[in-house]
Amino acid sequence: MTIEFPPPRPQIQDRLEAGDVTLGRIMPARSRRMKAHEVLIKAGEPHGEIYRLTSGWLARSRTLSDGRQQIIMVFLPGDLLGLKTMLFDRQPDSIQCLAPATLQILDHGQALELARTDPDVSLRFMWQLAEDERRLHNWVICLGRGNAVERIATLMLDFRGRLLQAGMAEGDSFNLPLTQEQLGEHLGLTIVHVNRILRRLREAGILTVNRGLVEIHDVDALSLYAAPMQDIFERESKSFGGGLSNGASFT
Amino acid sequence: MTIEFPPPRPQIQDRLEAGDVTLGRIMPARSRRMKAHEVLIKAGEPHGEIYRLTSGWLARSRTLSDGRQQIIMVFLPGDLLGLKTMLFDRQPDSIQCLAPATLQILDHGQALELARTDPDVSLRFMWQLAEDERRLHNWVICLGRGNAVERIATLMLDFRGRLLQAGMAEGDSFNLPLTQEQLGEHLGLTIVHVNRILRRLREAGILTVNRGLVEIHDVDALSLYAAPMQDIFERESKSFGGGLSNGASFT
DNA sequence: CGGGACGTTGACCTGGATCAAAAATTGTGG
DNA sequence: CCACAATTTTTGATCCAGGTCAACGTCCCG
Repeated sequence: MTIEFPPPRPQIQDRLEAGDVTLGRIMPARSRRMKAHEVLIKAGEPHGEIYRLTSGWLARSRTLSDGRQQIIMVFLPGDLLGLKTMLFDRQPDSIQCLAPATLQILDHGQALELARTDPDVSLRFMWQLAEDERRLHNWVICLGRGNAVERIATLMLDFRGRLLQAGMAEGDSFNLPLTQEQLGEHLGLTIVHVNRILRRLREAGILTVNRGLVEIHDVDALSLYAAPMQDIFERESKSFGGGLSNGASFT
Repeated sequence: MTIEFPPPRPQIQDRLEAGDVTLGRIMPARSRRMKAHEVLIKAGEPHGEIYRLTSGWLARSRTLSDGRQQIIMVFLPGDLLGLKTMLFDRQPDSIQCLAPATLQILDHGQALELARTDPDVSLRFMWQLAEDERRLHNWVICLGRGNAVERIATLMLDFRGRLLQAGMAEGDSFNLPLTQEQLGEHLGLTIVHVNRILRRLREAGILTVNRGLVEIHDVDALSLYAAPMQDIFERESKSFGGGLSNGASFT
């Protein structure tokens, strides 16, 4: 599992990896497997653990009083969950499994102790909080300003980037365990409209989605749609090369 | 300045206030005044300080490559800014002044030291990070699922709630230093449409906005519009009374 | 009193929603 | 392995919330 962080502080990268290695040594002591649709955390219910996702897909989502649903954030392997609730247990969102997942578990108490004694772990925790916030900022932009195509392009490239990181994608195709309805719930669009945009992208030879397999046939064209949503760092990192493991990185 | 946090851990409230008092004792040593339109942090530029907003309005916003703008979050007195960048300096958003503001400044170094030695301050920092995240979650929901009226109602009630907290609103009216264009940039709407919705609300006798003065004439009606966007805790706290200082609390 | 924000309004257009129904796929139990 | 049910995808027809374009009113400030 590699973790990436923008250039300005190169030494941080090593420490993050070190922190992650430590977690990877300790946390397997307790783990859990989940099947799709299972719920890890119910809205409103406290929990006293943090989780490290090692395989599969999870989503933080909220159900409105009138039934509307919004997927706020999607978690992929390598992500840590539940950090925020180390401090404040109640939280109004639920976390559910999108695709069969494995996660490792650590009590809040132990996690706090670990963070206190191991600065690399502590840094790893902080980084996750910052990364979550970065993703949320990006997503607010995307929902507030992007049209349907921009949103979908952005999301697909984000998934691609993160899955490449996690070693779960090769080249330009990856497995996407979200139904089009769930995509819509994340994108703020209707299932019908998601479907239509996907058709347009397919007909343009840019991207196909078939039985959960996403194949990006024209990364550049897709990136062009996503471009306006990219932040300045993504933009400049794009400009000076990037090659393989570049790609957007948010959700 | 009072800080509020949901019930489950009553003792936390006191510690947060204690942390805030400490900051309020130390931070005035360095401060800065800003006029509207001034920029505190330019997108992409690092800074080595955290800020405590004591009066006025600030906004975190991003300008897209094609000129579109999105206001990601609005800061009101009592908020701490720049915590995230204690760890990671570069950030793609800029922070600008919406209404004449006063803020206190503390070096990252001193802040970290303070956090290390004073657990209440540390808690206050963590709380701010969590609070920011909560607001972002709520805002994602609002943008992803809410229509124009719901968004505006939600935002107005949020402002009202936070301003009451900060002692900057009395009863049901407050000063709103955002132009309708800026409102649109935050709400993901056009200036024209913002204007029309405000007219509708005015004609319905629910809310008027005149020269920066927002007057909510019918809080209940407005709350009804905002209701679906409210999270479960806001919902239940609404149900058992609330009276004065209730109200939504996000942006 | 003139110019530049900002607010307001109308006419019109369109991206995406809604409604409805068929096709394709996936899952299930026998 | 098949038959059947449930879920998911796809498509068409139609509608409407919100965007676009354009003009005019209003306020503010030098």
